Amino acid sequence: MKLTLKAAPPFDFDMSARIFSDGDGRIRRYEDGRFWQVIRTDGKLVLIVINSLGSIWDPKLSVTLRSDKEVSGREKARVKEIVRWLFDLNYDLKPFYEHVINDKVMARLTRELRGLKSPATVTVFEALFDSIVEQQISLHVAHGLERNVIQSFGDRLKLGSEVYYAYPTPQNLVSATVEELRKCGLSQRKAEYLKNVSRLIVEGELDLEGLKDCTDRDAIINTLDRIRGVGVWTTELTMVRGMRKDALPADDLGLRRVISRYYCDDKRITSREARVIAEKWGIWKGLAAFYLIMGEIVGIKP
DNA sequence: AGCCAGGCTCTCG
DNA sequence: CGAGAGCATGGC
Repeated sequence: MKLTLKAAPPFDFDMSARIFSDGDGRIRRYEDGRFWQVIRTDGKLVLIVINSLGSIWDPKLSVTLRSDKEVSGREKARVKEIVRWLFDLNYDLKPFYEHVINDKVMARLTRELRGLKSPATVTVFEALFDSIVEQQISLHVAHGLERNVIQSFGDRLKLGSEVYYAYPTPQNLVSATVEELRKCGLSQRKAEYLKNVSRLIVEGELDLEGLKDCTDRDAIINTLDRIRGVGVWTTELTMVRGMRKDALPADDLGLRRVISRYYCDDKRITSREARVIAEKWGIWKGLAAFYLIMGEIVGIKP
């Protein structure tokens, strides 16, 4: 089954999906102009394969749906909604571009990366899961651990001889034991954090997904910060990646490095200095940070 | 070998 | 309170 989606221009799908170039093909990956991932619709697993049809100024996406069962019209509508959310198809980048016009670095990055939108996770839980696993250790190691957990506890979709994995849900992790999570390479602490937050959600004490629609920023921060294992860094990362709430994860080593690379001649900066620099990005701090990260990846020299 | 890597909690003084 | 130990794995 196939469907077509329009996006608000400018939008460069290939640039936006490029961040998933190093992803695991059984979980989520971008390669040769195609992005794919398994998503859930009413408990059913559907593999979506997306590629660009139009141009940056007339952007269209082709989405192919594959499942082991029949996909209903309602589920098809749900898939559309999810893809719109994943790549922020309705979002208009132009106000951001106009805002940073006097910031020489950002003006150049927005020109060279025109149409880049920041992908989000399908659920807030996925962003929180990733962020907790990524605490302290290198991304390389963290991604390996994430893969272990996803393949151990995420639901699998078999299509012919191919197998794909969806991110684990809170329900999936509640039924996992700490011991099993540790076998995936997680520390005792992180295994407890993940189980604990999953339990809170399943028991209805924490409405993580509901925070997406919450307009009270302080309420979001307070809710997240109260969770065991979640500090400022994890809160900000979860807000940016899982909810599209603007935040600057200024404690992040990698982000500080890339800010310094483009703004401070590569000398080490503190998180306070990072926040001062980000002030001029207004309500687009998280998006600007993503432009810096992508600028480095595609090799734009400072 | 030992230190560090997109942090956080817990325990001391 | 503030400082410091401890934690998982893999690369250098």
